[in-house]
Amino acid sequence: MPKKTPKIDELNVLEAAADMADLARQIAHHDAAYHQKDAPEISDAAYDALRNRYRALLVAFPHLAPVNDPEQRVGVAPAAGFTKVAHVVPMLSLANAFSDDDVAEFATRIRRFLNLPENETLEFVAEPKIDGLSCSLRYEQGALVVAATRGDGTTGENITANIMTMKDVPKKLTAPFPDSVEIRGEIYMNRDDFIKLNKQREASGEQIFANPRNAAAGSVRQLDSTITASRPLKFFGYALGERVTGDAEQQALRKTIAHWGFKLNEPSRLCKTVDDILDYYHDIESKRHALPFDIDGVVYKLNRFDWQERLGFVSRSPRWAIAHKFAAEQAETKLNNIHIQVGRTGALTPVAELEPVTVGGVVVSRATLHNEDEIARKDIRVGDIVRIQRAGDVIPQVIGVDEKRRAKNSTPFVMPTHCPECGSLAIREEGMAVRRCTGGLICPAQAVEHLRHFTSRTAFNIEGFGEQRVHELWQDKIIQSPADIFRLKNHRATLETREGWGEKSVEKLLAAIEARRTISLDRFIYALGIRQVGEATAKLLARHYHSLDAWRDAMVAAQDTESAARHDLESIDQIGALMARDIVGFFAEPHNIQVLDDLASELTIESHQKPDTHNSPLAGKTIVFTGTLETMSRAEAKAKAENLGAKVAGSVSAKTDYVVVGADAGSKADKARALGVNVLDEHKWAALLATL
DNA sequence: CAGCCTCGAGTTCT
DNA sequence: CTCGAGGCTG
Repeated sequence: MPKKTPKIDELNVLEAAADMADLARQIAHHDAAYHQKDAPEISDAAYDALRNRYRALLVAFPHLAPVNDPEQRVGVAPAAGFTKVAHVVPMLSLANAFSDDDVAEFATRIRRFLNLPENETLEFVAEPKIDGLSCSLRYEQGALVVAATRGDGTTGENITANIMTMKDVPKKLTAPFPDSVEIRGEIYMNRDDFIKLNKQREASGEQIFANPRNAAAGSVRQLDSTITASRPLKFFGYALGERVTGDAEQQALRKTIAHWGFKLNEPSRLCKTVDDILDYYHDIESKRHALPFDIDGVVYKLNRFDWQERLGFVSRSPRWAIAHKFAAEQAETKLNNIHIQVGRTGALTPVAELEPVTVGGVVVSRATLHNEDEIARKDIRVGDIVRIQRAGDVIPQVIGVDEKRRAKNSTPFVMPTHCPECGSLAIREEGMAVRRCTGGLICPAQAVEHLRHFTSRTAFNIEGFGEQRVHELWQDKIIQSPADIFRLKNHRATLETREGWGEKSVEKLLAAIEARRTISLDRFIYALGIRQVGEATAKLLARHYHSLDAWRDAMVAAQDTESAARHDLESIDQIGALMARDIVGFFAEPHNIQVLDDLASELTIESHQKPDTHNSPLAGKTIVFTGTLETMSRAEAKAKAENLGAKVAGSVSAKTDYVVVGADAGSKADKARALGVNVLDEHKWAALLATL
């Protein structure tokens, strides 16, 4: 709670952002106390004061509205679905180790990175890795205010109402506790409870859950929290969202978390050597089935926090922790056939058709074989008995073949040289792993997959346009090119008479199509399905060219390899010569330009919004990033800064306004300090962005 | 030029 | 989730 309230016009941007985020959190907390628990903690007048100050700040700094903007929230409990929660610090995943060697290497890497002498002991806290779902719990003044799922790591779902029903989750922490703390942990279900639950469901004719993990996940995502309350969910805490305690070690933090009122994941052990670690691993592995819950491995975390901080993160996972996985459950089955699938780009993908077999609680009947090299490497033949597992316990994978049980007359698999769908030649380019059909849109598979990509969730997101319908309409020549989708309303009468299509479903489909007649430029570019242009690249192009016309003109001009337009395209960060070739190549085909113009005549394509830099704190400023950023990639940081109207430069000079310093920053940070340039650490930078 | 990181494109099953 | 490929960094 703010001790004193500074005048709004005296606040700088960072202070205002922090103030607003804080107020939003407090308001959310009191909303919950009032509406959900019928136990208001402050007077109405005090509550109104919070809201008034928040509104005043919002007027002064509209661009700083936090994600959980109370002014945007209608009521407390969402009517349908869950609201989103942005994680202040992303919830990352762990790197995996599959062998003893991987673990030894993990320890060596840490030693090398920290430059430790041989005789220095590395302590690790080892814990079982329970197969559940991770969850973040935010406590303000010791009271639980928000619970969120991991989601994609950056944004999760608000499941507070459901979590409030769980016995293992304290609603109040046992003092002493920090003003604000985020505890992260795992929600799971014991095996016995899972079996009992399934028996009940079976008796009442409900669908049974495949495994405890699914049962826990399904229970947490209930819209009616009385259902969640009836499920035997458990929770243990294992980490904090950010460091707020004085604990210097993981082991001590475990004690603190337990003191606050949480259960811990046990059995754990403090290990001092790699041999200790492996000993623990093998011990747990042998006890695995005696534990009350399912685990898929164990986790090792470096004990000392100061070393954790120095190590930081690579990509999306910490360098100071690793998950040592148990061997995935495997099964043997017969490979009945190898089917060739043709994708949207013409890629021929061999897929194994398997005699159905249960692996890890799921019946598997197909598995990708990736490409012909992969098949040759493993010498996989039709009729073989193959061993399969589910990679990361999800995607089925053929590990190998039992050659002793192979039929004498079996022959190696030969990849077809022609497309199985259209008969066109299928070519493997020099140095490439995939073979592609050259039929283009003549190939029915490519044509249909192309349209499917166009309507997919991440492109035009037209609901009710699945593979079946797209294929049907394409085959009957009602839809041949993407623009035909938007002329489908002219076929209403014909559609309604089709088998399997009622008046209602046609109505729904047409409405879904109309809802997408207006689309953002980046989605539009992505939907075109240009080779190598995915969501990220489409965004880059939209941001660079702003409007469809500007982009179209530039690409037409870029047909000449030496043109300025071509150089302009290649000057975009992340776009090199090869990608430029594919993008410009798309426009070399008159048919593609026709399709594009035809679409443009049916649609409203929103130009890329030049960021409203009018109010932005970073407008016209020059920013330099240095060191390893942990919460976002460099490209992401750059994009965000540019969206706020900033210029991102590569080196520090007197003209630089801000330097954002990540881990292991070198000379740039020193130079910035020497020049007296504003230096922001990553935390401040992220806190600012989190509120925008 | 190697080693990285990120992106795209493919995939399974509920 | 995994693989391969393209682009950037040092």
